[in-house]
Amino acid sequence: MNKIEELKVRGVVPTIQRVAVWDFLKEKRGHPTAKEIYESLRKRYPTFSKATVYNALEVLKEAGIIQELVVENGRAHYDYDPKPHHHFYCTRCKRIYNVEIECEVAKRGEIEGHKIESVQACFYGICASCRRDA
Amino acid sequence: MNKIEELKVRGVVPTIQRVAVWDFLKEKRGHPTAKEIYESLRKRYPTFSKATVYNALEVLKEAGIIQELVVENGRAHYDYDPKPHHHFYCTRCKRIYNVEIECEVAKRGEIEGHKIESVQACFYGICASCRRDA
DNA sequence: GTGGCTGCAAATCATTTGCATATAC
DNA sequence: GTATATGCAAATGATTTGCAGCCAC
Repeated sequence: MNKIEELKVRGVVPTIQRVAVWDFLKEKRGHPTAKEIYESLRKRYPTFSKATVYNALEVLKEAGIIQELVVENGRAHYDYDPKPHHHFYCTRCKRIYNVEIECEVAKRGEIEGHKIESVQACFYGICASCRRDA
Repeated sequence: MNKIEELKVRGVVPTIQRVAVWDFLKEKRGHPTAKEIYESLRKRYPTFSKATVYNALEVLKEAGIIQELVVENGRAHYDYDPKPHHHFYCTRCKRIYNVEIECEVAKRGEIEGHKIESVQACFYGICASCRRDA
């Protein structure tokens, strides 16, 4: 199933812009912000608007196709992979990495009486690449 | 040691405003945003300014007296307790709870070659109180 | 045709900044 | 007395909104 079909199946009208945003996240798996997505796509498609980027991100997120990350205050980052997983944010180079760990607590589905629907953990520090450069 | 002394010891000039922000976080341990702090303090002290709230939060955070939380995109929340711990964010009532769990990965100090300096995990779902009301 | 999208500009919200005045010690 | 902080207003940055025109079915 290609992207167009996949969007239709999930109830998302597959406009060129939405596919472009999704493709961009796939190509560039660096967890970009809306601004970065906008600026890159704007180069390729000069009429691409900021509002459309936000609209596409919102729609794709609501359809469970991508996810929004909460890793730094002030701006949202987006992730091509909608499955729950965790992240490492390098405070030096600002890059965000996926990390492969399991959260045992989340699997239980409950904590201190609260029903858990999702988790996001973010580790902060200096990434392997910056440690080598230091 | 009272708050004034404690701030001095930590190298923070203990202005009325900074003590008031710290006291407010202590009283109202609901992890408020800068706006909530500003609006409450403004009622008590009509000349309290927004910039001063941000300044106080920044200074207290840098001194390791409070911590800033990253739990939802768009606004920062503040926590009276500066020690690392995790949170539960209720998507219905928007309240934030502390949760008492340990992160084994963070204790190792490293993940996939990246050096960990801190972690913030946030669970999202429906809190115990909202579940009872439902 | 018509409803749903896009693109643009203006609006809104959180946070930051510049600067004159006030305060801490 | 001097360095530092406050208060106000204006600036900045991210995101949202309103709306006319466009497109797909």
